[in-house]
Amino acid sequence: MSTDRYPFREIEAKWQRIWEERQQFHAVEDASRPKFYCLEMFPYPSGRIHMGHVRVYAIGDLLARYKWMRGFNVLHPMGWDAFGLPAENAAIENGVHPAIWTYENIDYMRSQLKKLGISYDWGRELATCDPSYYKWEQLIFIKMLERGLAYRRRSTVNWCPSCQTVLANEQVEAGRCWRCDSEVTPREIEGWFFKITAYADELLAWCDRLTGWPERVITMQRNWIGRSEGAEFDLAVAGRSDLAIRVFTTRPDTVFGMTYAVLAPEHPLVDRLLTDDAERRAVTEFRGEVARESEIERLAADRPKRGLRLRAKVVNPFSRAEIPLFLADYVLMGYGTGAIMAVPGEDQRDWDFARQHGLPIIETVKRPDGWVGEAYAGDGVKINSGFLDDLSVTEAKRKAIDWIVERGIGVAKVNYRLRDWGISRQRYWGAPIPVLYCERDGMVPEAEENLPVVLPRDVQLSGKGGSPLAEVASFVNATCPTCGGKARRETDTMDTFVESSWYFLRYASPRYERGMFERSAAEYWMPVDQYIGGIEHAVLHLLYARFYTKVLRDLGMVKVDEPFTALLSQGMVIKDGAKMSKSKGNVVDPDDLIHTFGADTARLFSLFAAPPEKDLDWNDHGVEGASRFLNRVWRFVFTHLDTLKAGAVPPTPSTDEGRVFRRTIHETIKRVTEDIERDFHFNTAISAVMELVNATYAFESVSADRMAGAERAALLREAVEVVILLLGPIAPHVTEELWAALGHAASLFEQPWPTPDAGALTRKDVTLVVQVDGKVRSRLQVDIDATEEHIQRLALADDKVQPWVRARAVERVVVVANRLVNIVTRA
RNA sequence: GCGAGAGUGGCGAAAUUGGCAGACGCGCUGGACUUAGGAUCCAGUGGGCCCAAAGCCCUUGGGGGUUCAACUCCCCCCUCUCGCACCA
Repeated sequence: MSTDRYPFREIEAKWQRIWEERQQFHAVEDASRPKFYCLEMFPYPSGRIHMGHVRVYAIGDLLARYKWMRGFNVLHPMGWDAFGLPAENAAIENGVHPAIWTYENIDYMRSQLKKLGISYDWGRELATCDPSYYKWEQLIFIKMLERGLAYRRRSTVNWCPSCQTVLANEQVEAGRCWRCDSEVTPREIEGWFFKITAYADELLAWCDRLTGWPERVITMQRNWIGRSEGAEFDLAVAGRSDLAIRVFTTRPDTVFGMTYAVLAPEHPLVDRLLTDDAERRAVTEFRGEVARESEIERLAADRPKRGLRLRAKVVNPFSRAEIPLFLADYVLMGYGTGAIMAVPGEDQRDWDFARQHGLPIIETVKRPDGWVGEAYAGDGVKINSGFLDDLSVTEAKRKAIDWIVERGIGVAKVNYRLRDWGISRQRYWGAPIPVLYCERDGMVPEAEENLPVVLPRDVQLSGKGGSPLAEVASFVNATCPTCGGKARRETDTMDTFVESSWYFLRYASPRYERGMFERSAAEYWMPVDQYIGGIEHAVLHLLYARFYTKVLRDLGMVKVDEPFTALLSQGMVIKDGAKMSKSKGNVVDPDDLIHTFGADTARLFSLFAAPPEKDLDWNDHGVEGASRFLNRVWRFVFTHLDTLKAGAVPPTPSTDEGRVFRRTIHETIKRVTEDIERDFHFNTAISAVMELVNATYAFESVSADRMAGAERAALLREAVEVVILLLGPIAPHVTEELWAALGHAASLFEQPWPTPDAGALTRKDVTLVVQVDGKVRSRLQVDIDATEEHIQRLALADDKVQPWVRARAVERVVVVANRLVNIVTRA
């Protein structure tokens, strides 16, 4: 391990202290300057920060400091997503109250973030478990309740047996709990929902306009919302004028191919269709079999489909044919109407089922020539379809819907995969849902003046057996705000994703006491210009926050339609081919890293090792390399300090060497700026600075006796200052120190970002590559304004080119300005 | 199955969007300085032919194609990662 390192510990502590004393990153609304709201997803206070945090915050800080130097009024806040199950679990295990556990973790993690030297406005810090925060969430809940955007209903929900709580659909991954990985089971329960489906269309439509978002996140959201257009209509039950079965289809053009229909096993109409006890028993048994299939089993799409034929038949409204009716496990009660028309000719699932049960298959779309396969889902001409024959699929869909509507048996219909957001959690450490149940008035919201409904402190946490709040008599027994009589409080708490759906708004005025946020401040800062966080929130937090923002907009509270203009999804930090985790033993602790190498090195390596959206492969040797580079910059400044301090304003160099070096300096400015602005290519921005440092060392060693001392000193100074400025947002402590060492009194971050000097970038001549038949044979130095004919002549006459063209006929010569010449020959 | 993305040296990665493949860094090899160095500096480092150099040939998952020119565009195939998963 190296011993010769610059004194990063003193320097980092020193500048962190100075920034804090100067309140350098304190943000104030200022209409005269363009604003830039830079936000990294706030952390859950789990105990300690990990390398993934270091990576996100290094990215965010780079952008924030860069924008500062570009003259923006930057808001860069930090807070804590402080409610959640781990605090409660820790409490059960260790007997510490969740509040104490949470606040201790916050204190420790805050100190870690401060040691990283991130440019946060700590004056805006917030924690979502503070009643002064969740008070406003409760107020909005009541407003949502008034508008029917929050409602209570009994339904089958995802139950995590280990977390002992309900989960939203978005929080179930492949049938397992997103947090603890337990298998989720269905459970019929009463709970609260947010009506996110009311915004399905708008959430989807805006996907096209979120041009600053990564395509893959947009795609995931689109798929999650899952819009499908089609029709809904009734199937008459043969011989039963009192009953009809409503089905949904995206392919109304295929109704003539419907050879049977299917109900979900738990469909409410089933019981009314049964003819006798034998059939009733068969259905009960069938339902039992389906229920025993675990969620995981259900995920295997290729397993055989289970079905039970009922005695009742239905009528195909187009062909008037009586067709069989089934219960089958491949039809889900939760989507559409819980019943389908089956079209084996054009749907593979129906095809599979039809073959298993020996049902007829009618093709209603002409197959393309040479097509081999089973169900055909493609485009084509309609056949075997009565009045739809010879139409295209698209035309037939339209005509079929018209037909259905005219006869009053159905309507055109759009369905979404998106479900309403279940927000009830049967746990303690969350924001109380502000409603009461009164013996006289029923369910009533808490009065606004009684908010916040504070989470009681004294509670028994066992981790099982329902909501812990139900056991706290002083909480449960309350007064009805309407009649003043006895009422019982709701004991469910809100999903913690509710808090994170609006924290970015609270940062605009975090101490505001008269509302969720101060309108003028929110209008000034919103939307977030750059949001940065992990891909794991592609459809969780990011969808909820979009929804909540639209709700607040419709409540007249904010003006923006969308919360985040641009999104950067950074990759994971992995080591030895796997995500860092305690069980794998491949964890790098940020504390150790900062102690051994310093925050600047940790940040530099995080930004250099990979572009931000890719996974970052942690490499201890690579960290040493980053440290080595900062030392190299440090050493250059201090070994040449006298020369550098003597350097005056850079002149137009009088020598070629000087001109080339100065061009390198200014090209570096251009490259680094473009890399940051255009694509967040921080890794190549850093490599460009490394190249400039290498060039500076080289220039220093060769220029001493070849040029006037003053000119040399000026050029070296310009180079070093550019290196420091460009590196500032990446490694802020060491660069502040070097900047001061060069005699500057003001902070580096009050300097404007450098701009390339157009004069320094111009070149007199250029090196062209000369190819013969696409192979590089020579190089040519020509004047920048040389004519094409001149270049051709030079290229053909070139010594190294001659042997390749002598025996062959030159067919043509391609000249690409400033790049290359390609001589094309024929044998 | 559907959707998205990726495949380049020993490793992390670059390539101005069709124009010198492998910048920068790690690792490795050799040298310098040094009591010593795992510090620092200098040089080399895709593969092959060659004692060596000059030089030549090959090389971006595989196969075709378009083009003066392909990591980049088009078609087919293979592999991997991620997301959704019987959504009618």
